[in-house]
Amino acid sequence: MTKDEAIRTEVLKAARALFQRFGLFKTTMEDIAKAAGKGKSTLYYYYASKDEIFDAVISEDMEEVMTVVNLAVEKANSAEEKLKAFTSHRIKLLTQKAALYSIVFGEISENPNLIKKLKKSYEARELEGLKAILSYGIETKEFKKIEDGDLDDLAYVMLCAFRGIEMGLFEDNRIKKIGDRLEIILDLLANGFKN
Amino acid sequence: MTKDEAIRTEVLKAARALFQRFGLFKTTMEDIAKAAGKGKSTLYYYYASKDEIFDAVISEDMEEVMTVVNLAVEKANSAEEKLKAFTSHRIKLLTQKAALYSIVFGEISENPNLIKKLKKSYEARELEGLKAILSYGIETKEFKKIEDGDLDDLAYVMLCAFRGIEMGLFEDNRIKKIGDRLEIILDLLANGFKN
Amino acid sequence: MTKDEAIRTEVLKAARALFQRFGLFKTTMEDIAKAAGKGKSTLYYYYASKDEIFDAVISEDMEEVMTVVNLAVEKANSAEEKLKAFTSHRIKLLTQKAALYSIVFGEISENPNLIKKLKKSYEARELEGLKAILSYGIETKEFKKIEDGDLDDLAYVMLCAFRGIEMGLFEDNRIKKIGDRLEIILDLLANGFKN
Amino acid sequence: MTKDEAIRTEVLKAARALFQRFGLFKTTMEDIAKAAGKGKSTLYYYYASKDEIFDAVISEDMEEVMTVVNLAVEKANSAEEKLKAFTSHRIKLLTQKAALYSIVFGEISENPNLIKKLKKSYEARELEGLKAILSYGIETKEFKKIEDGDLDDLAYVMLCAFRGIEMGLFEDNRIKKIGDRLEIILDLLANGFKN
DNA sequence: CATGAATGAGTTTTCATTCAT
DNA sequence: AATGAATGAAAACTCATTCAT
Repeated sequence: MTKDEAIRTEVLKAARALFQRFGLFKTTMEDIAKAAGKGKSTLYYYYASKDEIFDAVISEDMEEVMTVVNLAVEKANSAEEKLKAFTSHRIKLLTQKAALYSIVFGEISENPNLIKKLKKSYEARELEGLKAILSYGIETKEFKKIEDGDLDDLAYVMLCAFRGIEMGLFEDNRIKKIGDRLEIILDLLANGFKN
Repeated sequence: MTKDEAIRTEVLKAARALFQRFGLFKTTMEDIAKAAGKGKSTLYYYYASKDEIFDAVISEDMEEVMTVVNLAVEKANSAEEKLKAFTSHRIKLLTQKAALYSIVFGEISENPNLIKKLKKSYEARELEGLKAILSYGIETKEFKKIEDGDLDDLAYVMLCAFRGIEMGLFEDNRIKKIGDRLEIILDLLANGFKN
Repeated sequence: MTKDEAIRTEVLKAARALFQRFGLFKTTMEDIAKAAGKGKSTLYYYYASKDEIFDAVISEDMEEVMTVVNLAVEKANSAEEKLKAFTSHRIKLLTQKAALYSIVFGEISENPNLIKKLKKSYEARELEGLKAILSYGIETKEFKKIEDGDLDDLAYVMLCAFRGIEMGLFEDNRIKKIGDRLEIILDLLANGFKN
Repeated sequence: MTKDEAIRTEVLKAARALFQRFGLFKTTMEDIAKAAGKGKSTLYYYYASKDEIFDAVISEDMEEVMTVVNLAVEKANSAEEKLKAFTSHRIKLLTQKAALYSIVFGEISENPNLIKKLKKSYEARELEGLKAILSYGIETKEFKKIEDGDLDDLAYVMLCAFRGIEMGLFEDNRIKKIGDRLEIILDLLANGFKN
């Protein structure tokens, strides 16, 4: 790693921690600079703007989550296991990389275009993954047959639901409490509530 | 309605529209004042701070949603119908009152205490409603038996999931596309994916 | 004059003095605020930006110069007298309102569009005035006949020349030295046009 | 040419292009460094400051213009021809070396002392040249007799006028339109001086 | 020789809030 | 009861310049 890259990484690390705690708006360049042990203007030597830093933080987290989740999904054998792997790994990772929460989730309705694009592209890739799992499950007859048109919507709805749940888990200290019992909940979702 | 109340209502109406479009941070007191046709400092005659205005907007929306949803739930007969009433009415209302989305959902992790409290209290009431539905369903044997300890968590997880879905629907133009087919999706969730 | 207008005038007055001495770039909002005895942010209550202040200063000066010069030109009887009135009054006024120099003249090649437009419109009006004088002189046979196509160019060249001279007079202390003998010089230049 | 000199020349070339387009203020050291294909701090190895670079650029242009113009003036036979040579060559050259315009002309009222001195010395030499032409014309009886005291002022005024015209020609696309008809215009102006 | 790295001191701008009237 | 006027504090961003290597 070049020195340049090393510093960029340091800056990102500092920024990540702050974004996680305070969000995009309430984190100032000053904050990041101090946390990184650099002068404020030094940040601008490495990144063109605050947005670009946020962008970089998110992108990094995004890639890591995608990689790990995909790997876990591949390893799983049945569709149900894949689905569980998908959700449980996402949660485990996102729990640590809560910065993602702000993009994957709310906060950013009114925000920089740059970031909106990021979100879209991330979402698209996630949807692909999820649809693949569902399709696979339908093929193997594990899952109920779903109309092709509905599959897109279902995947989207599920992704949204997962996000919502993940957000919920970040807040409070429910993470630990629920994190463990996730299995039970996933079972319920898979099998439905009805008797 | 006294004149004082009338003005407070006007201010709230203007603020609501702006919060919905631009969020808490990007909406300035200036914006609100202009939209309300008042002087900026006049706002301070009626509300102590920007936060308090946001607070008031959210509270109003909150109450309305709660009232309407609860009514619909009561009217429904079976637990499944109640659940569907809960979700579908929430979505219908929140679609119009998108300001709520920002508090019920993201954006505000880093935010004013005042608002955090609001969120908590709203959430608590929603949870009660949801748990009541689930309990009712279990009693009537419509729903599977769930451990009492798990019931809390399940309700919470479900609420989060709903929120996530609702957020997703706000974005894009998916609202219409999916809004109609919501039934199908709710069925799936109720019955599970497994064959 | 409303209080608002009074303050706007004060701000402009302070700004004008600074722009004249230090130019657009080297004059800061801080400078203007201090000179006006206001807080820096107060300026933004009255003017949206630094550019807008500069704009206002220039516009005011512009109008005044135009008005006075036009009046003097009208009063003069012969074309030659009109031409002399045009130049000598311009110089006299611009000597006091040197802020104009920066727009009428250089400094602003690379500048805000707002200001470029101002310059263009000012220039256009000046050109009209000058062309009117020349046309009048040609009609009355005072001046040599000039092709219509050339008239535009000649007026433009003359205007440029006047500007150049005006700029030159601002610098140094030549103003006084030359100002008086301006007549002689104008005579010399004018002879070229006379029949 | 030593390597050192070669690089200094490269830097100047890059800087010249930028100063011409964007002026002194809007051209940053960063810009120059990039354009020269060097590191920003490298510039400081060769030049002590931004001002010094600007200084060097102007000086070079200045010398060239002076040399060429003087040569053309010498070659011309009559005073009128000399005057025309003076103006037309200046314009031709300055058209290409527009950087000069910013010093010879406006922009720089508020500027570095270094540069003000440059301007003065350049101006002094130009004035000498112009006065020489005028004196020569008076001697040869081509031009009207002028009081010695007035000669200085006339030369100065003429120089200023030329500058103004030159500035005007740079702007717009008038250069071509007028550049050609310059003869006509010079004739008109010259008639004032001719006996 | 050359420069990557770093920054201090500024710059414009924003905005919630205050207060005299 | 209402607001015009004012602002402090902070924000993002700029840039000429320095310096260790």
